Amino acid sequence: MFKMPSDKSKVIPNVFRETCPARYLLNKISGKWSLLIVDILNDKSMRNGELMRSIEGISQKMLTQTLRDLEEIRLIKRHDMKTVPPHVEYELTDLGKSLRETICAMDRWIEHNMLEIVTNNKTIDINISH
Amino acid sequence: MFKMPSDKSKVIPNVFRETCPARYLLNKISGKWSLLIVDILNDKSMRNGELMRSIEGISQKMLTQTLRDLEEIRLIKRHDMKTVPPHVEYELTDLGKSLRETICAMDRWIEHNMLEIVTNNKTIDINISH
DNA sequence: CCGTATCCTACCAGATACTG
DNA sequence: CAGTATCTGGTAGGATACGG
Repeated sequence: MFKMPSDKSKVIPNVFRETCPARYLLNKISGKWSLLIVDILNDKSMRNGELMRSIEGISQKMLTQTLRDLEEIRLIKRHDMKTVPPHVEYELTDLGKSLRETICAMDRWIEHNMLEIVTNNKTIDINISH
Repeated sequence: MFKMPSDKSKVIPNVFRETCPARYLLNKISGKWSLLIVDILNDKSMRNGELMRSIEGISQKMLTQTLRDLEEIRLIKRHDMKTVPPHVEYELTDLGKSLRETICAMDRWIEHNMLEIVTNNKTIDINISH
């Protein structure tokens, strides 16, 4: 459990220090599904089912769990319309939108360079979990 | 196991598809320690011990394992000087340096915004693994 | 439609000991 | 110095069933 010192200016942000809040956040954000969720949540808000269909391979459990985590660190906002049947929308906060730019840059880099990495590599075995 | 079609132009890069090589690469790169290793490997090359000391909390086992993974996807290069005692240097490939820019952008964003996220949040409990 | 609640398992990753 | 090897517990995450 991290205790924030009363004098916040004393907290030096550094992802390489394991007791730094930045490390905690990095671990949350770099989670297997977090990057994909933040990436796909564009300016539009999305519903649970939409996210399930957009992100191949994610389970309902992991989707909910990751959405809750991202909500906790204030990257997304949950809107419950309180209707029957239920209608819930998820959207990025301003903080989330700001972070999304860096995440998208990474994802697009991977997509752009994947062939160069994979096709020139004789030993690579790509395991598809199903 | 992913099989690359003979006509590479047919492979559409998309991290959201679980059978896409891009997803495989994302999972490797977004691993808990990969981001930190690529971040800290600047233009300078670094030795095993240096990396251990720079990245708090990483174990020798995870360091070696992650370095091997990153070598496999051609983001880093391993230089064994074949001396006694051993001297091994790790450095980013050009591909790695290119990716590093996007990763650093994310890490620096996290460090820059961590106080806003953590201090305004009453419910957050930061668990420091030790 | 949007979840929660269990159960269960594979593998992630720490601890420890050993080596050229 | 730069690793391997082995053991082990914890947990991420899948499968399934149920509920407002």
